Amino acid sequence: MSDFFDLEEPEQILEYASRPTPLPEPPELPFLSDLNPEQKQAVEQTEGPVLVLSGAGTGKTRVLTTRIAYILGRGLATSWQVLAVTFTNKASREMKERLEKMIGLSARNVWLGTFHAIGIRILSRFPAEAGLQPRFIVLNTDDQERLIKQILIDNGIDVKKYTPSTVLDIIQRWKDRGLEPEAITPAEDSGYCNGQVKGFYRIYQNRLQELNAVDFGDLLLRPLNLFKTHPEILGYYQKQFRYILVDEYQDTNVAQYLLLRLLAQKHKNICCVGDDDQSIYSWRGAEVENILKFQEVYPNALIIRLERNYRSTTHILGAASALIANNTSRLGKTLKVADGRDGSGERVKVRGYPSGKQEAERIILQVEDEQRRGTFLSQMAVLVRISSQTRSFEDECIKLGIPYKIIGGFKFYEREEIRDAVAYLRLVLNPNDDLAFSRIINKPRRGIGDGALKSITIAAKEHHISLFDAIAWAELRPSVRKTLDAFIGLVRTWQSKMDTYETKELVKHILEESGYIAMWQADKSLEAETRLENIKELYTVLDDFETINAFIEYATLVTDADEKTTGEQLAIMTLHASKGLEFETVFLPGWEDGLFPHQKALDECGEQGLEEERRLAYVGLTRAKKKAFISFANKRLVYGQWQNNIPSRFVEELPPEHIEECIDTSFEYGFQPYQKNTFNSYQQGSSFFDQSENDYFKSSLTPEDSYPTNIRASYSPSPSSHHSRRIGKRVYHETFGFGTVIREEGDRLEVHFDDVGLKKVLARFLNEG
DNA sequence: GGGTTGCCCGTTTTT
DNA sequence: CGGGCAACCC
Repeated sequence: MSDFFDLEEPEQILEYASRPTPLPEPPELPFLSDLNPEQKQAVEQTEGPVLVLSGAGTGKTRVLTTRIAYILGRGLATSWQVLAVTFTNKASREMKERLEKMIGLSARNVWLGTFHAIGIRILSRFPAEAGLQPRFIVLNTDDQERLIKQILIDNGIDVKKYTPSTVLDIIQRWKDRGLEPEAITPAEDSGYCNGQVKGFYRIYQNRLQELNAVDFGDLLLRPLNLFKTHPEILGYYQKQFRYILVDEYQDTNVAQYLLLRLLAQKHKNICCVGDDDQSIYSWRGAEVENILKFQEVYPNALIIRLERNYRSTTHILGAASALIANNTSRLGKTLKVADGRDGSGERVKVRGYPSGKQEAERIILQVEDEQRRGTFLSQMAVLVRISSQTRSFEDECIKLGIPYKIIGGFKFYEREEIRDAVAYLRLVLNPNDDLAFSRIINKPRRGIGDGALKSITIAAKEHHISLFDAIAWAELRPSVRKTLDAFIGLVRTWQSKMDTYETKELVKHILEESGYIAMWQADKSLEAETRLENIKELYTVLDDFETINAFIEYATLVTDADEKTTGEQLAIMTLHASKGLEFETVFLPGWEDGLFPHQKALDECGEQGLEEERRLAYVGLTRAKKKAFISFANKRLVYGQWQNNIPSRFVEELPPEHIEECIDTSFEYGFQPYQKNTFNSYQQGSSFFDQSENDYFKSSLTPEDSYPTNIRASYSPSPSSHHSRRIGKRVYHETFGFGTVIREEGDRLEVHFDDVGLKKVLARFLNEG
């Protein structure tokens, strides 16, 4: 029996040294005075299970952080006895920062992190008991897919017909529900690939075990099993966590629910904060039921509703509330403008446009207008349903020279070059990391093809050793052997430098000596240039890490490299990515049936799918503090083909008293006449299609304090726009003046302007200077 | 082993 | 329309 119970956690020792003396009675705790009665109750009701139903903009993060501060301030627990779980790294970082501001450094001892980070922490403490070796690997999505693909191919599956990502998805959904391969019933496994997925799941788990690896799902499943097989370890944590707090409870999956339930069993002081109306992640395993059934699971749970909204105006709240009221499966809340706030404001603008292109044009013009009226660009956002929609807005921004930022999309740590660099590091740290090995063995090209790799794999299987060690045993052509021996030598050299070199220096050496840098340098494409820049960026990031291990763990778990909110940029992102954010002005384009609600959601999930889409609309609308623009287009280019759409059914669900529309009644669509009853005739008899764009918008959208009417005409196309090499050229731009071309990406150029600095512009708006 | 062409398919995405 | 990938050719 291990003696871990006697071990004091390091933070525990620290804690006693810095433990604050319990503060006097509540009124004197400074941070409580700013709370409204419900928030205060949510903070002070520390004992027993509490569910805080927290509507959009009602101050839930504040409640969570204050609650922790309160618990610690009253001396109800010491900081390491508090567990606070969030969903994203971003959320946990924010919470940590806010908490530190409130209570100082002891905030660092709170168990605050994402479910997965907590999972790693537990598994790292008891690896053997959890069936792992110390320093196990956490796979990223990429590794997982390659593993699954190999398994499918080995089993003679046509990976075109049954894609690895779908199989992986099914397995992950099982893991989300806390199900191991044994627990999958044949009925549940009949949906795909002739009921063979369960088998693949088992093989996959065995492969992970062999590799001493876990995937994201295992970071929850393994702790669950650990607690099942080692009740004493469960008891240890149950005892430790006197208070448990959970953020975004509506997003928890079954595995997370089970984990929480186990951990909370002893003290039962669990406080979950969430909003069922903002549950938008069912497609990746989130279980709204968790929040809906809270009271059944924790019988004497207290439910507190936070309904005072500190974010939006009356009209925005009215529109959002009416919309979400169409959902049937919800606990029900009514958001109201918080007391003492100015609830007035403009109605939600609803706009119809002839085409998706014009919609984008008008919205970006409106952005410019709002900007001139004093709204900061960083306080505006375009929220789209699917990521491909971002493209047209991006183009318009480039056209008008508006700085923008696509949020989401390709994340730093998901980029090929960063993953490659991480793979090199993993291999140096642990040459037996077969996945890292196979990722980079021929990157840069070393002449190691399928043939060589196959014979190494065979040797590895035969001797039960890793690929790296199997090189010595494999049958290889002399030239290949020579290359590989040299490679082994390199890895050994890097390993010998591990202790003496700084992490950053080591990585530099590895990437240079391996020829990886040279590989991209040899590639003359613009893309390669970006990749090299990213590698430089990686060096900078590495300064923050003391050990390689710490870095690798971070790079695996943190997929959203700190979204730097640098400077004045318009945010463009999907509705999903917007959750938790807020802006003065929000644009919600593409409200068309089929796109939003998305056809696939309707087809695959029926009424439930529709309700989730509606929640998504609700999330989008409630991001807005002052102004919201909803729009739809009659036709848009989808996959290179024109598609006709009718306005989203969500548009009809918006109450007339909260919106201001600019759509004609005789809006027609193909053969189906579209009659919108709530719309008052704006220009009787004329068709939406027939109307010329300018007439149509003059009275509504075109800014009164007129901007040059035809912005695009004020630019003159450059005769030199077809030259391929433009970097370094002096250019002239109508608005920005003279500048020098820094980078080019197709016809988009990054130009450093003498007066206004870096901007992205389209080549055709430049003249040679 | 590496480069090229031509076909297929196409929500949302965190850890 | 455009990215990813597999078959195909050198």
